Amino acid sequence: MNSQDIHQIRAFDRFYTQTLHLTDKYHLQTTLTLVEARLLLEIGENGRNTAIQLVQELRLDKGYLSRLITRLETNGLLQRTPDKRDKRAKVLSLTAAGRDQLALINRRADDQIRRLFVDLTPAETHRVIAAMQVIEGHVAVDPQLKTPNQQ
Amino acid sequence: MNSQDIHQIRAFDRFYTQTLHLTDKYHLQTTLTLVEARLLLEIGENGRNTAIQLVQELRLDKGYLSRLITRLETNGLLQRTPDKRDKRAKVLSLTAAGRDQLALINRRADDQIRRLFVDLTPAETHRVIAAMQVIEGHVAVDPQLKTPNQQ
DNA sequence: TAGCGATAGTTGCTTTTGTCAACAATAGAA
DNA sequence: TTCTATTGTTGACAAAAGCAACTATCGCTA
Repeated sequence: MNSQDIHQIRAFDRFYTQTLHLTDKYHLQTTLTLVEARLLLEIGENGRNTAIQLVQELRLDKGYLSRLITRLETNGLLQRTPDKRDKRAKVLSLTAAGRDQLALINRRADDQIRRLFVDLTPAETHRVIAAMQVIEGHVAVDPQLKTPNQQ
Repeated sequence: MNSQDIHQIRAFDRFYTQTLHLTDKYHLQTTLTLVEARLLLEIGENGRNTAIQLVQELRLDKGYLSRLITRLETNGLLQRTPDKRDKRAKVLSLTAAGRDQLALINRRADDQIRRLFVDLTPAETHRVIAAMQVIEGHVAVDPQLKTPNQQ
């Protein structure tokens, strides 16, 4: 891999961070912070989660996460129920209000994408999607990056 | 654009944030924080900058930036020289130590990419790069997202 | 089954990052 | 010259994130 290749990849990264990088905007026009929105997303999609799973998936510090969960619970968006099998753990799930909030976030995220692609023809759009799949198909997770801050 | 398309784009965004998203790691194994590293990058690449330009490019609060600059100057990585044409402004530039630090950061960022691509054949690598260029070529900046926080 | 290291989660404390408002100095235009 | 806008600094503060110590429980093993 030559330095020209690397240069182009870094250019793409800058581009991506600036223009796409949609996850950074989930929370816009809601009362949630970005991480709270990501949390809701994760819990909502995966159904039943335990804090430690979220620590791994979202790469958050567990102390930080614990407080985030408390906040969302206080705001009535999720609930902790004791895990029958493991008395240390608590199962997290969305309340009705949490599901509403999540639905709103999803709508906004979808809208954002539509706006981003609004000027493309269907053919162009599909070329972009195909390109994304090429990238996803080839580049694997760097294990060194996977080891983060769950302590 | 149908919901299947949107789904795939959002899947790519999750993938990208998790596995690539290289910019978040610039500073690793240096004494710099992430923002400081981004500052160094920006000043280093653009040559001569003034604080207000950085406020726009990095979307930082000007008070916050002013302190960051002071810190980097204290650490001997950059210098402020008065602008001849505008006595309010100060031109920022890297010192020799700053350039060294920047070179180190660049090496680390490059290494990160090499590790990420190490299992790909040259042909695969170039397919990925080509795919990146397809995306860059088609998707334009959403002006709504460009509005930042310089007060 | 008692003991022990590992794990899930909480809490206190610190650092990093970011925000807001007030201010001084200069610029640029009326 | 005077008025408004711009550049940068400073103080005060708040939010986000990370680190370490701790409790309770788990699950293995001697």
